[in-house]
Amino acid sequence: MGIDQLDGRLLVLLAEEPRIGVLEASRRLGVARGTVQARLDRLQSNGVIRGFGPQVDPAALGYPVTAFATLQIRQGQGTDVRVHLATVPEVLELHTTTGSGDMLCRLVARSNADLQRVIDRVVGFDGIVRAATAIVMENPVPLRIIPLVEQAAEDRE
Amino acid sequence: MGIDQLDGRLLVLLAEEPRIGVLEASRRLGVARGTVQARLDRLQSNGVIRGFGPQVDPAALGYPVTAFATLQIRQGQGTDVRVHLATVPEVLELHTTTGSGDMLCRLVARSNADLQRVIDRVVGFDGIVRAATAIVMENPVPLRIIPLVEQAAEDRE
DNA sequence: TATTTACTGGACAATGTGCGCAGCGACCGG
DNA sequence: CCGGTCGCTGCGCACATTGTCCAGTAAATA
Repeated sequence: MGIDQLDGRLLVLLAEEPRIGVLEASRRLGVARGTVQARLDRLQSNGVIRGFGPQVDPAALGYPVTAFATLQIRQGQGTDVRVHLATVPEVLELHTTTGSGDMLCRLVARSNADLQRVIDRVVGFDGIVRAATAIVMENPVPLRIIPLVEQAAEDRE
Repeated sequence: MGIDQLDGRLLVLLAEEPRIGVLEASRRLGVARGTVQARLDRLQSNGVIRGFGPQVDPAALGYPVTAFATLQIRQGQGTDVRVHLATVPEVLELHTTTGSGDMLCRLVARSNADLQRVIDRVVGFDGIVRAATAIVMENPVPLRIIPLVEQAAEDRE
């Protein structure tokens, strides 16, 4: 496990210009095409690259409001809550965290008013004892991975 | 703004099988290739599709521990804190939220012990008054967008 | 009605892909 | 020291896909 510098450069290159093909990538990296192909295959079967799905912006879909909700779950209801939240499209992500029966989820909504509807739907469920919501105002660091990739590559392996 | 059903089906298709090209997508969707190309171009210039970068799994990179930290920022230090956190590779994401001077950030680390180092680096900065960290134990709903896309498509427009 | 827009179906040259192969240097166990 | 394995190179070929045009058509709009 871990990636070497060539892997790192490849990942950065793909992140910057996702549309380039294997051939072009091999030119940019100064290695043979077969090498890039082999690296890509390995990174994918490794699980380092989970996929190349389109990155969709919820705001452009009409959901400009993002919030994080901390949920407190009644003992033993964890599974039910998970299933429930999975059925709510506006729940983009759900984590269980330290703190007995605590969960954290990312929500989006069409507006602040709509957020109320989403929250009602989220917490309108028996297993949820309490919910604290923080609305996102700014996103100074959008979800990123490149700096980490570079660090992982520098750490050799 | 908004997407119609064809856009929605296209996005779902791309999310499920990212490697298919425009031609194959047009076959699956039962429309002409030019249509798919036009839709794709529009979705990208719309900003609905931000890109097709590789989705990298931090765990596979050697960072299996994820945590969320709630930070309380000293008045007027917001900008400095942002800049500081942006320099930490383990900070994958940073939001400012409601609550004066509050921020929420997503962290990763090589281990629980390593998380301590990361947190120290994050909070070892003047502008940060207090930090509360929640370690992620499970991720029942990984970051997803498809259900939302489907809902947005059903809402027509 | 005239016009615009979006989609279709087809064509073309240029490019990229999947695939296989031989050669080469590095590394490793015997 | 030898033989085997591994990763990378450089090459070639057949095939599929892309980018880019075009003309015709149906639906929406002015």
